[in-house]
Formats: sequence, structure tokens, C-alpha cells
Amino acid sequence: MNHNYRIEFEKFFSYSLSLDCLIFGLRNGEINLLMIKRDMDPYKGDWAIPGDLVYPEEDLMDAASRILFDLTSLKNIDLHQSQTFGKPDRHPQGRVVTCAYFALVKIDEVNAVASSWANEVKWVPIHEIPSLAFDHNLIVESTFEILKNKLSYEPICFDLLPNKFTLNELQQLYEYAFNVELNKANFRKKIKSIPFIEHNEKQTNVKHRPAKLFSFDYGKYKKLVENKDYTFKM
Amino acid sequence: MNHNYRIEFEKFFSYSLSLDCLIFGLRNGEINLLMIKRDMDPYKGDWAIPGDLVYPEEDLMDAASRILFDLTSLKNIDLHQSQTFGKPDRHPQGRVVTCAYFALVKIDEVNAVASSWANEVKWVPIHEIPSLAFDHNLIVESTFEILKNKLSYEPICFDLLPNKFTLNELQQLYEYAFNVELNKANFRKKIKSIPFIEHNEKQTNVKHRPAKLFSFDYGKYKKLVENKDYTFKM
DNA sequence: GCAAAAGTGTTTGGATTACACCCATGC
DNA sequence: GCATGGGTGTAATCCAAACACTTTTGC
Repeated sequence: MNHNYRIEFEKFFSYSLSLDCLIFGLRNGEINLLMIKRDMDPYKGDWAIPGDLVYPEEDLMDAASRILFDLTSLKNIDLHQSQTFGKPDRHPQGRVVTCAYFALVKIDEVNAVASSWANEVKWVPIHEIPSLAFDHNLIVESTFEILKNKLSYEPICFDLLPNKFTLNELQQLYEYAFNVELNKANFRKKIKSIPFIEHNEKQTNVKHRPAKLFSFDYGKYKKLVENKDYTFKM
Repeated sequence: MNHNYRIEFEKFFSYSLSLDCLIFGLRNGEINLLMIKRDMDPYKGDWAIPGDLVYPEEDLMDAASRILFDLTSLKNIDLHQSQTFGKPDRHPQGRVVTCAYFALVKIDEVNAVASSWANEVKWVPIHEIPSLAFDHNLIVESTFEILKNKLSYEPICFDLLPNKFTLNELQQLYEYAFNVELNKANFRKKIKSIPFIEHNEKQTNVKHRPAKLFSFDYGKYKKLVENKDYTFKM
């Protein structure tokens, strides 16, 4: 390059890149975020989003998968890029730009374990997030907005719900995310076009009429989208 | 930090961060993208998106403003973060992660000028983008999708249109972006709730009945949004 | 039987669609 | 007058909201 920079070209290779992975799950009808307690400086002892430095030869998506796997042992989970945060002073030890990704997981399938950089792990309802290390509160807020937005035009809600769910669980998820109350009959009319697999199974251990169980029909959905016969919309 | 990395902590500070700024404008009813012809290696002579390395003490948004200003002399333009691209091999000279931003400008107010890193500058219709340097084709496609998405729930179309526009210009913009044909009467009913300033002025130099000119009423829009009386939706 | 939630049908009003028609200007 | 696009009204239809009602289970 022959660009006339104020500083030498080589000096530009003095950044570090980290990746924060926001893992969302659904518990008791609330969207929860997986948090870690930092076991290292800076912000040792503070709660934070799990994140790590990206290896020099590592793709961003691979780093996100790695962090997700380390905490949850889950593989083959869809990861979505959120936003990149790069304020020059966001990290006290140097210029660390961080790229945020998020994943939606079925919380029952996760047994989160503390790892090298965390001595404690917990799920926290998204509306009860405490004060976090770095600019992580900003990252959480921005990413949750992006998640909510995506919930309305991509069928990612089914990544949060158990494999077999009731229509009411689906309704409650949207009521929670969009902070509205929905009418049951109208909600069911609205979702009539979503490709579901209707099981011959019902809820158990409820003290009222058990609800029918459904799954999202990914195969049918894919076909419908390919033929432009359907777009998911909530 | 006491994290047990495969490589030393200091070695992680060997990235470079660049920022690519996609500048969109509207010309002859088509969305155009401002492109530069690279005057430096690598990819010297190829067309590319204007971008630059981010200075070590510079915020991402500031870098985006700087690049936009260098090319267009425009200030105080809204910049939107698109996505970050970080494939390890995307830049032949090292690990350069690039963060894409986009800006929507009124094309009449821009006199794009070639700068140190570009010896030629031109507007190219978004559907006629040639093969570009680096992974810039991917960046353009992803960013245009994000732009289209944003057009449907934020009033950013008015950043592309001239200050005073006709309702048909607005309609054509949406027809172009969403690749649909809309009915004139129905379109006007749909936009009735948008806060417009209706001018006592008309189009000139047209050989048919001149259309009335409108502006978007930013002040009224802001008030409506604050009072939750309105959300933009197309 | 009662409580609690599952599940469905009906009515209504507002939005969307298709279509038809009139208006203002340049030539 | 005619071509061209600006601008508007109407009727049919679809969709979403409000509400009422029946069903199934546990206790």
C-alpha cells in the first residue's frame, strides 16, 4: 500500500479482536441470558457475557461456535451476528474491538459449565441483567433489540422452544418478547399458515386440560420458502 | 489476564481493522452505490467500496464519517452499521477485519471526488455492480439486504430522496427496492399516516401535469414517535 | 361439581385491493 | 385535441380485534 497515513502501516496491526457470544434461552416464560463471572483481570469477579479473543487464523463464526461449545457443549447451533463494538477505550488493556454474536438454545438441553475464564455461570432473565464488565450492558441491550427484530421475520423462536411445544408456549414467547398481550383465538388464526407438525401427544403433569404438542416443520418450511409460497411473519 | 492461550497474549494484538463505507444514492429511480477505483496494491486498478484502516485511537463511527466526508464532503449524515467481515484470508497482507457501514445520501448534493486511495470514482446502479476487490461483492450484497430491511421500518428513504420530492418518486423508490409494482391510489392511502410537509410548489420541466412537492416532517415524526403515536411501516 | 386452561366460532370495523374515472400541463 | 402522468373515489375483499362459548383434564 502506498497510502499516506499519519503512522506507519505496520502500526495498524496492533488491534486485538474479541468475540462475545450472547446465549439466549427460555425459562419460566422469560428470555434468559447466559452470564459468566469473570475469573481474570480486568473486571475480575464481575459478571459478563462469555467472550474470548479470536485466534489469528480463526474465522469469526468459528470463534463464536467455539465459545458456545465451551459453555454449553452444543454444536450445530445457528449463530447470528449482532453488532461490532469498537470504542477506543472499551478495553483497559488495549484496542480490543469486539464482535457480538448471539445464539438461541433450548435451555433444557444445556448444562452450562464454568471454564477457564469463568468460575461461575448462570442464566439471568433479560430484564434483570445487573451491571456488567466492559461495555457489556450496551452489547446486551443492542443485541436483544436485534433478536426481537429477527423474531418477527425469521422462525428463530423455535430455537428457544423445546422440540415439542404447546401453542400457548409459543404465544407466551411473543407476548414476552414484544411486551404485549395477545388474544388466544386470534393468535391461533394468525399462526395457521406456519408449517407445524401436529403430534398425537399432549402435555403431561398439568392440572387442567392438557394441550396438544406441536413441532416446527423445518423441512416443509424450507420447501415453502424455496418456492416463494411463504414468508414467516409475526 | 491469566487465560491459558495457545499463543502469548501480546500476539493477539496483530490484527488490523478497516472500515468500508457503502454510500447509496438515488439516480434515475435506481439505487446507486459509490465505487472507487483502487490506486494502490493489493487489487490496484480494481473497483472497490471506499474503505480505510481505522486509526488506533479512532472510534468506528468516526472512521466512517471520515471516509464519507473524504469522498463526498458531506457531514452530519446518519451512518448505519452493516456487518463485520473477518474471514482470515480476506486480505492478502494480513488479518484485516473490516466493519461495514452504510450511508444514504441525496445524490444531487454530492460531488464525489477521488482521493489519495482512489484515482476514479463513480456511481453504479446496485444491480450492475461489477466484480470487486477483496470480498467486496459479498459486503455489498449483505449490506443492500440490510438496507432494504431498514427501509421497511425506518424512514430512511427520505435520506435518499431530494428534500422536496413527489409522492410518485417515493413510490418508485419502494417499487425499486422491493421489486414490486404498486397501485398509485392504494400507495397514497397507505402513506397517509406519514407526517409530511405539503409544499405550495410543484414539479417543473415536466411535459405533463406537474406533481405537488412534499417533504418529510422530521420534527413531527420525532414527536409522534416519542408519544408512541406512530411507528413507520412500509 | 369446580377451577383452570385448551380450543373454536361469530361479529365487526378497519385496512388492502382492484379498478374506474377526472384533472392539469406541454405540445 | 391528445398524450402523459397527477390525483381521487368506490366497491369488494381480506384481516385483525373483541368477545363469547364449548371442551377436557385434575382434584
